[in-house]
Amino acid sequence: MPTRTHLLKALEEMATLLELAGANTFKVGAYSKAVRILGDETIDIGALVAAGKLTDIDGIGKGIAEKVVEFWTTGQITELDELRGQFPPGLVELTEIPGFGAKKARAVFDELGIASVAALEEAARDGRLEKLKGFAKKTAEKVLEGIALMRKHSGRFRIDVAWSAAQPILEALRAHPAVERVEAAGSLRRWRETAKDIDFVCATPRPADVMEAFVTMPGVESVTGKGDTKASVRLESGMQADLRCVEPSQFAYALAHFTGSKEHNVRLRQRALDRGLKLNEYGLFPDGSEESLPATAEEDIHRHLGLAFIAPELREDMGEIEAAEKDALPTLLTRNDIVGLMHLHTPASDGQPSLQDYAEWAHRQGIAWMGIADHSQSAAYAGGLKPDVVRRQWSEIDAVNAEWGPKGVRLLKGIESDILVDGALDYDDDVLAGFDFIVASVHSRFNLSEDEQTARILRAVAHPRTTILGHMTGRLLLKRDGYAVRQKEILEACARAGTIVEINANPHRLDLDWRLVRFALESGCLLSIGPDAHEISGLDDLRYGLGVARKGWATADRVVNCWSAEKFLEYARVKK
DNA sequence: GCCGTTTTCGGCCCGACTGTTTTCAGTCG
Repeated sequence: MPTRTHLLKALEEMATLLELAGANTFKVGAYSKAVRILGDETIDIGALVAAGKLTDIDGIGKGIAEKVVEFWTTGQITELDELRGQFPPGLVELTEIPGFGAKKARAVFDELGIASVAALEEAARDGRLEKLKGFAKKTAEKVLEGIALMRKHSGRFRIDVAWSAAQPILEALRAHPAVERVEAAGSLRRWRETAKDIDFVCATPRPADVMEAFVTMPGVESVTGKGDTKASVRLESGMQADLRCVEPSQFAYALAHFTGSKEHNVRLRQRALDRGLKLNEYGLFPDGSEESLPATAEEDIHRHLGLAFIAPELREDMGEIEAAEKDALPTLLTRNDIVGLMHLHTPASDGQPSLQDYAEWAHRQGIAWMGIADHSQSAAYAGGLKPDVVRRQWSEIDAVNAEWGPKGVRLLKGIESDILVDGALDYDDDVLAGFDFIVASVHSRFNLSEDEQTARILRAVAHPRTTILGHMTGRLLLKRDGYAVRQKEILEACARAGTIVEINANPHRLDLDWRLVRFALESGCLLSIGPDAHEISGLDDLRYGLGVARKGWATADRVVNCWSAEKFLEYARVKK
């Protein structure tokens, strides 16, 4: 049974093999673009194949549609098999070495018969590589470095890891006397769930000074590139960081450019061309003019192009440009809209902070309500609460509320109930009835079939006492794929049942995926941002959940963290 | 390979840096 993942892999391999075969770069690009387009989980490939409507998707034409149909019905693509016949399988792997692309892979294959990373490594060591035309000693060294790097790191980092690396660099650059402005750009600023590298954009009249400071900063392991305005370093953490310096008057353009995404930029530049303008990282230039239209902020750039301001999180070429054109972008929720947090663990199960700790934190942060949700009784590994412990915790919450209520902080009595293998919740009805709210989550039996897992979760979200569906897929970013479930079907069921869908804000999870947040909203779901906190510091993960919500076009009215405690409690109560 | 109120052919976003070259190709973002 073909899956989306398998299809994308096949198309990606097509792109690489076509490149190796020397195909037109735009043809290669068309396949890469198709991979990106079809990676959108809200596109129902099976349905479009059945209806013969794949070409309705912008960017999918007759040629690629045929390949998709063939793969979906037979599990293979004839042309892909033919291409595979032309090159040994190891050649594709060579193109994954940083700095080593299809052209070089083809050259070493044609000239030296090399078709594996191991063989390439050997040739780089024994001097054969540097004898090739267009190659030399430096290239051989780069190859060895690239191979070592590829082996050491999978190449992507979680967003929290990336931000932790970026923060001290940002602070150091901000403190530099020659720096007027500096921001982290790229996937960090767009709040993607992972990042390949860290991009900084800096406004300075003295780029050489700033770049020198950048490449000699603590934590820099090696300098991989340094020109007049751009420097790249490898950090000890293994991440690459790039700094680009521009004139202060160019800063907004550079920031927009390096924030991306690449696909969003392509669309903006095309839009500029359509209007007789040329857009690059230095400015927006009327035909034949050397002088850019002025922009002190990105808002100005968007306005010059006839667009409403597009927040960085939305710049993925997923409809934001069309919406900005019609001034129909949503008013995204912000940190200031958030008055409540839920899905918090205490020492009663596997958390660190006490009820008192949570109340104090909320008071300090101006948060009005905190929803406690320890693990339920089946979660023995996490110290799940037996019914008598649940009742004791309720009394403790009453006591904390008596103290903190007058100061404007209220704790809610919740639970993170395991979804049992048959889809039932983890307590008898009389215990369930006593909770203010219930987060239902899967913590066991990840390997059920897609049908079984989906049915299990569908039953749980339909339960009248389930307030929130916790981390829908159980994925751990860069570590473990989510369990097999039909997410759209579950989201539609949540919308029907009025079950709120959690955006788990833990940066290891960020589950619901941002690409599905929009589908959830369009289906009519409400959302909650759950820090899933086990320590006080875990509450700061709110920022990542907020990023996911904003990336999914969420507005404050649809995210229950922005509701008063009374409104949230009433919603949970009526649902019962 | 995709696309089209100029177009069914001929375009397709743009620039920095590196390494190998005496003027440019490859890679990357």
